[in-house]
Amino acid sequence: MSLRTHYTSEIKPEDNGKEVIIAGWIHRIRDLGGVRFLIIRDMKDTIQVTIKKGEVPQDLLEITEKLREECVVTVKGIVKANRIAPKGREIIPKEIKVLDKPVENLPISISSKTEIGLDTRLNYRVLDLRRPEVLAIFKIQSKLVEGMEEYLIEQKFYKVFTPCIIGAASEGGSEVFPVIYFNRSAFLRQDPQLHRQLVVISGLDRIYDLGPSWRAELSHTPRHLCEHRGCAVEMGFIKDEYDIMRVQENLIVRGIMKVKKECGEELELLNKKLEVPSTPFPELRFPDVYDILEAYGKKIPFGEDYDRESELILAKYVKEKYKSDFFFVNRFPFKVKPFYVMKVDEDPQWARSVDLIYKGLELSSGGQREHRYEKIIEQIKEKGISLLSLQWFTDFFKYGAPPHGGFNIGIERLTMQLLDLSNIREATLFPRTPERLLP
RNA sequence: GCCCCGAUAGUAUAGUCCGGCCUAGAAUGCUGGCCUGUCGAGCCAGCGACCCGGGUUCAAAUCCCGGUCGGGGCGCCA
Repeated sequence: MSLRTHYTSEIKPEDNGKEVIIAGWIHRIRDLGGVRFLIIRDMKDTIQVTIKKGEVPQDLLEITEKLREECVVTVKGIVKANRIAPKGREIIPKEIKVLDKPVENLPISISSKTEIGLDTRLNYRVLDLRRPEVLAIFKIQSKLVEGMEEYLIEQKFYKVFTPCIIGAASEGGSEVFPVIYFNRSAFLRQDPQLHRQLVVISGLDRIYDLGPSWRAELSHTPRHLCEHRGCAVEMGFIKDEYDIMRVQENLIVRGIMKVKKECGEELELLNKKLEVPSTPFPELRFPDVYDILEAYGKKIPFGEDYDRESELILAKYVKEKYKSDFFFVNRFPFKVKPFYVMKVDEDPQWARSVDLIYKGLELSSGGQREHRYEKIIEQIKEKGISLLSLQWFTDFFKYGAPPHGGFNIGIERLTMQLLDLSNIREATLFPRTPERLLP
């Protein structure tokens, strides 16, 4: 049994005369002397409560005299359709209960339009989230992921949970966070990658995992977090990496469609118009990438990885040529990718390794994995990694593994790019960065 | 990890280059008052700040050094 009968968004002018109870925070008070307007905010929207001297019980005038912004209240009253009220309706109160009130002034204003720096906002994140335009980001993020999950479920993927604490650093490359595991050392995963592969070769060959990953990198950029979440998909019995690219682009499309369909008000609040991207997404391939970059005056040595600037150049190229914000980059040089990627058998300098770029930012990486035991061992040796350290993983490939592949889409990055947020921390409820561990 | 930039009321800022005219300014917020249709309400009055440590100087918000924190770029990557 809830304290409220309606969320504010559910009250329409057609409800004229109906008795309702709303519950929420005092968003704003406009006191004109003889008439006092309380704007009440809940999770969904706001509504105006109008208190006119002489038209409401005397005790309401006294109660509302003492109210401040961000008091938590319930209001029981009659809905009145009124053209001059916001959204054509207001509540004439019969009873107002104060459930709680702030014990001190708020450090940041919820209702005022004064701009607040991101760092300050994150220091007071809980209050920051009370601002409807901030909350809108996370409502959208929720629907985005929901749309993606709907697609995966339709496509017969199972949702699985893989471990966050791992006994051995998985990929090399980026730094891992050590954790104390009783009397042993362990790590937080950088990626659910290897365990996902193990699930697929176990026989559960269409899975996804929504969960966190950690990177112990001192990254000071608007697009890196020490803790981020991914939608990680892995599937078996694929023909080649193109099978996973098709899943990936449909996944993105379905996420965006869901947001477009269900988050009209939130998008409006953020002043965003979404276009559902058309599929298939354009694909660029190594080594053609080198030529494209060179045409834009960027020389990358043949066989080497491209850099951040190149990423932006390629995005510009794709936007001009294909009018797309999304594109895949395929066939990366094997030397810049981890041991588990599958080489192109006929031309083993290149790998069936695929990044997805969205508005110039890497959203995911993935591709086809090497499933043949001897090849995996060969590739581990080629990378100079100790076979022993990966034996826990490689041994399972001795017993029959199907061709498989997958990818991991960064949820915060997708949200950030979708909404053109200037910092990934905006797309994270409680971001973890090298300096920030609280709240 | 490397490079560049910054830190002034609760918030967001002006002032810093060229030290003194700063008793630090306007906004917003908060407190009090006026106001019967506001919708970033309006009007009047008040409250409130130079990141920390050291140095230079007759004099430091302002110049120098160190620290902390923040912003950005690179690397790493989701």
